[in-house]
Amino acid sequence: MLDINRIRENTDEVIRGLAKRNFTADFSHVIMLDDKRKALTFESENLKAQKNKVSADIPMKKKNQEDVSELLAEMKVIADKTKEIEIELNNVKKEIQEFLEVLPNIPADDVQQGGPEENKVVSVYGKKPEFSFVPKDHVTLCETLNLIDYKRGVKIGGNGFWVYTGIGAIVEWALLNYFVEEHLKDGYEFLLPPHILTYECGYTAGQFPKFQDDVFKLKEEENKGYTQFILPTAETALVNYHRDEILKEEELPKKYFAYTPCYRKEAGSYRAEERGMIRGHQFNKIEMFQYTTPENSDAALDELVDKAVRLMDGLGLHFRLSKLAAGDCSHSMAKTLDIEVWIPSMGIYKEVSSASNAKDYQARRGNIRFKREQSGKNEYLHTLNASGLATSRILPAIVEQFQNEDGSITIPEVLRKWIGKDMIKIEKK
RNA sequence: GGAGAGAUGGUCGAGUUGGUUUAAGGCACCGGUCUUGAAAACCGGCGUAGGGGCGACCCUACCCUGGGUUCGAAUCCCAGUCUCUCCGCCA
Repeated sequence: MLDINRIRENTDEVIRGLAKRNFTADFSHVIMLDDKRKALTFESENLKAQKNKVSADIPMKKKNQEDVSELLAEMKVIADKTKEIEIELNNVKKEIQEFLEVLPNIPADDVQQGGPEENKVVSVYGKKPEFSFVPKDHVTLCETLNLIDYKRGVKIGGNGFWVYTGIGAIVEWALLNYFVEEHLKDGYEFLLPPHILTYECGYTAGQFPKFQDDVFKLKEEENKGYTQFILPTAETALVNYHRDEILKEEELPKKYFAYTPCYRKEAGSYRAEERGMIRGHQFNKIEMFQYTTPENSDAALDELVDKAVRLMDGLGLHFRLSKLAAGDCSHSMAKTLDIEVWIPSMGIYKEVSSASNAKDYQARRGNIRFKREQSGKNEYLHTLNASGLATSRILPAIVEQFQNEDGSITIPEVLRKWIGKDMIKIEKK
């Protein structure tokens, strides 16, 4: 949510910012509405003040046996007039709200204008694997090594689902263990949140009302407009953890991480080359999250990116770090960096982590503040999130990048203590 | 799922036969006096949001949420949410 006062006072700056994500906005109408809101508020409050004054006189006059019928009539007129103005005022407020709540965040100053084609690779890690044989794709490898059962996944869950089997499940779980261990080392608090969330959670995160169709809605009761949904990312749960709270400045930054599967409709985004585990309706992810003061959020984003990079580096994979252009950042985010892993069979890099600074955008929607010690004032804090990491694309990357000529897979060193072996080989039957 | 009780400012808690309570009071917290220092005592301050005024200030709203009755609602009515106790069911 953008601040109406920021829009009023720095209109051109806001317009220029949104233009970077190819979003054109005309604020003249909403500013006019806000003027109207102020005028109506003033009028309504004056009437209420008058009402309160007369209302205090009535019991006194009654006590003195005076006639109050004239006052009652006067009050009736004031009450009717107030009601009229209140209705108009509520309509104006609603219209302002509806306009503001669908505006995207303003990109940070150092974020490039344009769409995905303007994304910039910041750095590249590891060496692109070269094979002296014809490498297989992860679908083939996972099937021959019995890591994943695609057929039965579709049978029991429908299109877009798979089943981790045997050693495949163990590797997937080892990745999660590795990430959990690293986050604990860095002093992040581990949370396991509900997977079913209320509408308010989606609103605060910025998914609702505009992007409702991306999630699986669970319950939609008639005439209530109230929906529970299955979370598309743990971020949605974590940003709501402190919703409607005022934190102490000294307890910031708050650093959390959570493990949840992520459930997404991915309606219409299926592409033929994305078979296997590149895009499903459910994938595992560990999410990092921070609540910080505004002045510390840039540094916090650097920290999150660095953590994600270190996790990838620890696995020994070839990947790159990209800075997204304004138009490719999601709705709620001011700045985003993606970590993309090399998938040899596809010849492209696919996102395994997205690290973003939402600044005060989500905090405004969720009314999340902190008390500034020096001034005693409440201010909106900044929220940041980063995957750390999404495992379901890492497993295919490991399988493809670390495959050997005989069809076996070399297991990354850091995972071996959970898997109990250093190679995955074809089982003789 | 059934029955009952409840929800008031950071916390505890009064007010709930509608109007002289402008939400009392205690605690916590902050500042001051006193003290070598501390404690105690005393004095003062102490919520959030919106609006008006150059300003000292002033006004409005908020007693779980949303409606309603009334000239007037923390208080009455309706709907909902949540919490607690008991019963049932159940990892």
